[in-house]
Amino acid sequence: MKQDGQIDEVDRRILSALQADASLSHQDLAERVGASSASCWRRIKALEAAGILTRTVRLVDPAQVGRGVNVLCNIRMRSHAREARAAFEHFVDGRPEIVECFSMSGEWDYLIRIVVADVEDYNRFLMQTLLGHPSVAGAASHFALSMTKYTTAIPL
Amino acid sequence: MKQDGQIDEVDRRILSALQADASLSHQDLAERVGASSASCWRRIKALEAAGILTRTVRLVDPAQVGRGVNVLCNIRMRSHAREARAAFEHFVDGRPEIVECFSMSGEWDYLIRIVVADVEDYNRFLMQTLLGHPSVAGAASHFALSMTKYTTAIPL
DNA sequence: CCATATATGATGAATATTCATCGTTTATAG
DNA sequence: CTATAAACGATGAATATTCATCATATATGG
Repeated sequence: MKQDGQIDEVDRRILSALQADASLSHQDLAERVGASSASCWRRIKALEAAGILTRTVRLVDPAQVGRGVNVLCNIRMRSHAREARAAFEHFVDGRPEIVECFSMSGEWDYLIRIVVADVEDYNRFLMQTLLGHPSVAGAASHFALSMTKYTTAIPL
Repeated sequence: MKQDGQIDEVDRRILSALQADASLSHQDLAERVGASSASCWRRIKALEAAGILTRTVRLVDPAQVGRGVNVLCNIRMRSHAREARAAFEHFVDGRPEIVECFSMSGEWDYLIRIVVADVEDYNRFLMQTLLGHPSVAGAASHFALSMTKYTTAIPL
């Protein structure tokens, strides 16, 4: 990465490669992006320092650990006050089965994705956990029949 | 992991730790989960062989690379025939800006998440790319105002 | 065009990781 | 309770990674 903070073609290739497979050695990465391993290493450090390249994570197959069902749920809030929103977002943060949460434009206030074992498991979550939250006025749940694509890679 | 394929408490701790931070050394991991590094290593290999523990990926900050806007889009298909579905799913697979796709129950056929730079960028995607697909009968787009939670970690 | 700043590739030493081996402990079954 | 199978921790050698150093090459601005 150039010191002005702009990423160039080589940076882009490094980011793409590491988004796809972070277990690549610097040696292999270097060959793949057309630079020396020393240069790759320096660029990676710079991209980390700039906050562009963040965490390294290992993925787990949801179905194999009993979390094969995805539910997308639209939520309407009882109030739009700052405190109500903060309370809800804090609640979401603390619930590990909620893996994504978007604050939305339009008729619903939030869209969340929940990973559960089955319909019964979701029923429990909805009735006991989500609808029990004081900020939540209503929710519309939509079950995913299957997940046909899931990637953590941002296009570059 | 026991040879019968069940994961135990130590496996769960290993998976949780690696989902949060795959850059942990086996030494640190061993201390954290309360086992020897040799045992951790054997368990990781077994979890990989079983397909429970999958890829290692590096995450990139979307906003820093000009993909700070999330759009959730419901899609209705022109036909539900196998070929139409396969064609659409193949199309989704080839579009890097579509990062997630769920086949849905209910009134819409698919829900996709798209990462774009801005509204104009999305307009181009919608008009030229998505609505141009022969399988797509209609779409309802919803812009995320913000992403308040995003995790790749499946609860264990 | 030249002077300066910045990025590069090569090198190598210190450190960390991978993985096989071995003797010991723990779980399971008869 | 004992026999067997399985998982365990310790060890260490082969290999790979990390990161500093230095000389060279490439941009940038006056």
